[in-house]
Parts: sequence; structure tokens; C-alpha cells
Amino acid sequence: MKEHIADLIQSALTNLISEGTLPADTSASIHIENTRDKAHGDLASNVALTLAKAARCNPRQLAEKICAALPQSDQVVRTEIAGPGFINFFINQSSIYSVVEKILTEGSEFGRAPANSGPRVQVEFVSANPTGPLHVGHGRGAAYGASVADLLEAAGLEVEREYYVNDAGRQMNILAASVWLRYLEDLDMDLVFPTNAYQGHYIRDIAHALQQEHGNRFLRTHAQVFDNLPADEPDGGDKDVYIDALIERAKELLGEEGYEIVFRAGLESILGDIREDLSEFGINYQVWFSERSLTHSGDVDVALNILQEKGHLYEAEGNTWFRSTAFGDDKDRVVKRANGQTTYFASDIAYHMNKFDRGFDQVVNIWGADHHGYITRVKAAIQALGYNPDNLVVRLVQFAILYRGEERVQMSTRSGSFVTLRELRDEVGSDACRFFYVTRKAEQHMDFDLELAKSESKDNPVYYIQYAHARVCSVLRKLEDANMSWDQAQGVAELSRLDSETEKDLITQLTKYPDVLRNAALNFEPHVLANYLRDLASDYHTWYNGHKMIIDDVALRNARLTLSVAVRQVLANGLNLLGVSAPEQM
RNA sequence: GCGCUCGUAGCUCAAUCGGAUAGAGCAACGGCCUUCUAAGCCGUAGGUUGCAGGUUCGAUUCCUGCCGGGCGCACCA
Repeated sequence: MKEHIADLIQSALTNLISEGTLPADTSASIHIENTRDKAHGDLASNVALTLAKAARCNPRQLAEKICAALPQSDQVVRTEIAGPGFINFFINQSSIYSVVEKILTEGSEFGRAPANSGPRVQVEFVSANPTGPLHVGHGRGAAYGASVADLLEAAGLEVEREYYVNDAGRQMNILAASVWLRYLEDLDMDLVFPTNAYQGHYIRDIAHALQQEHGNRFLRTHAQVFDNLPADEPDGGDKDVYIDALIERAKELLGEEGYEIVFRAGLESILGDIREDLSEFGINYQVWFSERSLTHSGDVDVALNILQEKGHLYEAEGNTWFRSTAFGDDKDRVVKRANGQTTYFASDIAYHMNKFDRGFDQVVNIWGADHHGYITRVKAAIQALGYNPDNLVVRLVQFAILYRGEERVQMSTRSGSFVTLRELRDEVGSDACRFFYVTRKAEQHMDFDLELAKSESKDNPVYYIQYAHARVCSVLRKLEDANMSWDQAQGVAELSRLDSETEKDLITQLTKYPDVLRNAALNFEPHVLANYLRDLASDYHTWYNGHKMIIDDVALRNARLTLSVAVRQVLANGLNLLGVSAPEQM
């Protein structure tokens, strides 16, 4: 409908240009919006306001000229000029009914653009370090990223979901050392566990499994392991120096192959757990991309060489620096340390080069808000490598604060007493998690109320929406119990009997779904869809509460049920995109 | 100190690339329950959009300054 109106305006503008009212070079992006107030018609456009200057006349006069030049349309009952120069369009009400049949015909495809009709886009999200289980902070990025990816796909883009596995670097070595020490404990060695090692209980489980599989192959004596190490923090030393020394000791004693086995035991166990966790959360990736593979494939060297050739690198104090200040960064960044080791940032540069080389038209990174400082430097690197930094979109996700009713749930990663995503899902269920996480704008801080998420009342938006869906299913069951039937064809034919304000509102709401979907996708804002679904459910409940479905008037019954089933379809489509189930009964 | 980000009803949040009278839910207040799910339904009230300027036909939205919260300022990942 919006497109139809836009076409009408466009042809009016063309007429005005040819008769000289508007300058020949007039080009307007015609913007049509839904009116907030019904007194303003159904749709409105502000073209006259935006073109007033170019036309050198006041907006209201221009609006009148545009209206006069509008072609006839049986969809538009009348137009009105209002306020400073808005053109309001009153839509032929009988035309809104057609959406119901469209929904029923297209089913789960309703609202979606043709598959893979748009650009190729990659969405990378979560990408948490595989050093422990996902916690509730990752959960929000997971729910948000998954919905964004699904929305983009629904908007016709070809989407690839990717998880970047940070399997290189110091943290992973600390993990390996932690596993090894717990393994030694498992074999009855009495030792003091390092302050800086991973304290979580899951490390013991990994160590135990390692022991089950490899016996005492990695057992060394206490003296071999601990003699001549620097002091740990409690003994007046530095915990970082201590753990690094311990890592070196592990590599020495276990040899490259042995160390690799211990390392992989930790990595694979935790990554497997993350994978399973996300899968249970309804999230599946096409690609799990290993950071180590960037080093092994030589991509890191390639990327640095390109920067070198283009003159963006320099040496200072033994380090190799990337001159990111040339691209707006606050300071230059080290890419290779004096000891020859490349930095995490170097991997990131190579990773983004690799992404663009895979031919994506757009690359979307979903990061925790604490990473916002990296945007500038990564974009700088992309530009320096010769790619367009605008093709990288970074969306930041704020952390969620958990509440149990009024009380804030304390979380601390340090003490290991953080709430995991799995614990959250176990408590409130995946549906509520997925929905709650995306009801708020991603960059907005959010309070996540566990009690509300669990409650089975209309106060809980997930329950409320799912209930609307289940309600339609329930009515159809009751219908059968009453030995009545529902005839869709007749229902469609009799829709015009649903002509009350609530009914028209409800149907109008349905017509908006494809637009909502598109906007939510292109702006990376699933909360728009979440809010829409709540409004649609609310409109449906309001209508339902005032009208009986199971009645003797066959034609009216069919019409009401047909509208109900259409609502159910749209609810199901929307919930599906948010990763929330649409149950047939509650 | 510098940078990014957020600030909207008592609370949690919306507001369609700058649009018309800033909207929902909860809480509050008033009225409803013999009904296909009353753990619900209907209604009322609630605002100087943090503050002060600026840009223009028009600002919650864009710009500047200030106030307040969060985050970031590594040869960590």
C-alpha cells in the first residue's frame, strides 16, 4: 500500500516537473508513514514539506498542487492537506481485508522477502572466549545476534552466522595450565592452585575426563612441576608472572604434543559445551572460525605484509606498530611485539581481511558494549587494507542486569559465582530468555526480571503473546468439540462483516507486519518486532474478549475464525524470527 | 583527564531515516467476574523528554556546553 501511494506521488511530481512547477532536477525520496492519529487518515507523506524550498512556495500550496496532480486510484478514498503541509491519505477500507487472505495463502512465508534475493551478509556474534561456560551477558548477544540474522534472512538477504573462536593467546594457555594442575590433583598431588588460574568446577571435570582417557601420561613429580618457579601473589609475587612461568613449565615437561593434548582437552570440552548450550537456545551457526587457523594459514602474515607494503606499519622500541592514527584512531597500535609474537589485534586484522575476502557485501559484528573502543581501530585496519570500512557494521550490546523481583542478583566473574546462560535458561525457559533479551534496544541497559519472565500472567509479555496464539488453537479445538466446523473460503468472503473499530484496527495491524519486519531487519532492531507482537496480541485479546467465536451464525463465525487464524499465523511467524515457540496450548 | 554511550510518566521501556496532540505495560485510582482459560476485562489519572542554548516550517531525535549513570582508554584476550 505504501508503495502504491509512493507511486501516485511520484507520478504527480513528474507531472509538476513537466509543467514547470518544480525544477527539473527535483529528486525526492518519497517517505510514506503510518499516521498516529486516525483523524489524519491512514497514511501520510511529508513530500510537500521537504520539497517546499526547491519549489519556492510554501508547503501547503505545494501540497495542494501535488494533490491536484495525483492520479485516480480506487484504493484512495480521499486526500487531505493538514498541519504545515502533510498530505493525508484515506484508504478504501474494503481493501484492508485482502491482507487476511494473503496471510492465509502465504502462511509462514507471509512478510518475508524472496529468499536470497538480497546481498550476502555475515553476522558474527557471541564469539566468547572458550575458557568457560557462557554467562547471562553472552546470552543477550546470542539472542540479539540470532534474531538479527534471522530477520535479515527474512528480509531476503543471504545470511551466514559465524562464531569466532578465540582459541589462541594467553588466556587459552592459562586454561590449559589450569586443566593440567587439576589433573595432577586428580592423581592425588597436593598442590596450591594458582590465584590466576581458572577456578570454576568445570575445570575439574575436564581434568578428570583427561585422566580417564590418558591415565597418568601427563603426571610429573611435584618437584618437576613447582621447583624454581617465581612466587605467586599470596607469597608476595606477581600472579601474572607466576602463571606464565607455570605455562612454560607445562610446555617443557609435556612436550609439544603432550601440551597440545591437554590444551585441546580444555578447548574442545568447553567449546562443545558452548555449542550445545547455544543449540539448546535455538541458535546454530554455519561457521565456527578458529583464531589459530589464521596463524596456521599464514593470513596474519599476509595481512601484516599488505599493511607493510602500503606503508602503514613502522618499528619503534622493537615493536611493530600499525599507524591507525592516520585513520582517526587515538593512538597507534602494536601488531607485533619485540619477542616476535603477534598481538590479538593482528589476528583481528587478519580475521576481517579474511571476512571481506570471502566476498560478503556486508559484515556485521555484534560485540559487548565494553568493546566499543575497538571499533575505530578495526575500521582503520579495514580501510588501510583497501576495503570499505562502511561495509563493516558493529552493533553493541549492553549487559543485562538480573533482578529477582526487587532484588538485584549479584554477579561476579572473578569469584566464579556468575550466573551462566544455562542456569538462566533452566530457571526461566529458553522462550522467555530469547524474548526478554530482545525486547529492549540492544545498546540500552536492561533490567531482566526473573520473576516476571517466569510468571504465567498477562504481565509477562512472552506468555501474553504465546497465549494469544494458543487461544486461537484452543477455540478451534472447542469448535470441534461443539461439532461445528470452520470454512476458510466462506470466512474470507464474509470478512466485511467484521467492520467494528476494533476489528479494523486488528486487521490494519496485520497489514503492518511486512513493514515492521523490514524495518526491524534493516535497522538491526528486533525489539521493534517484539513490541509489534505484543501490540498485535493485545489487539487480538481485546477483540476476543468482546466477541464470541463459537456461535450459530455460520457466516459470522467463519469470518471471525478466519481473522483469528490469520492473527495466529502472523504471531507464529514473528515469534519464530525471535526464536520463541508458538505453543498450541499453554 | 580523554573518548564512546545512555538519560523519556513513580518503575520498566517505546516513539516508524526531523513530523502533527510523546505512547505501552506495571504500580495508583474507579468500575466489572453465572462467559470459548477471571492468574481476567473496561476505564481514569499520570510529562518542562536531565539542564541551557543553537540549527528550521517543526527537535525526544541533529549540533555545542554543562549535570548525572555505564563502559573504554594494554606490548590482555
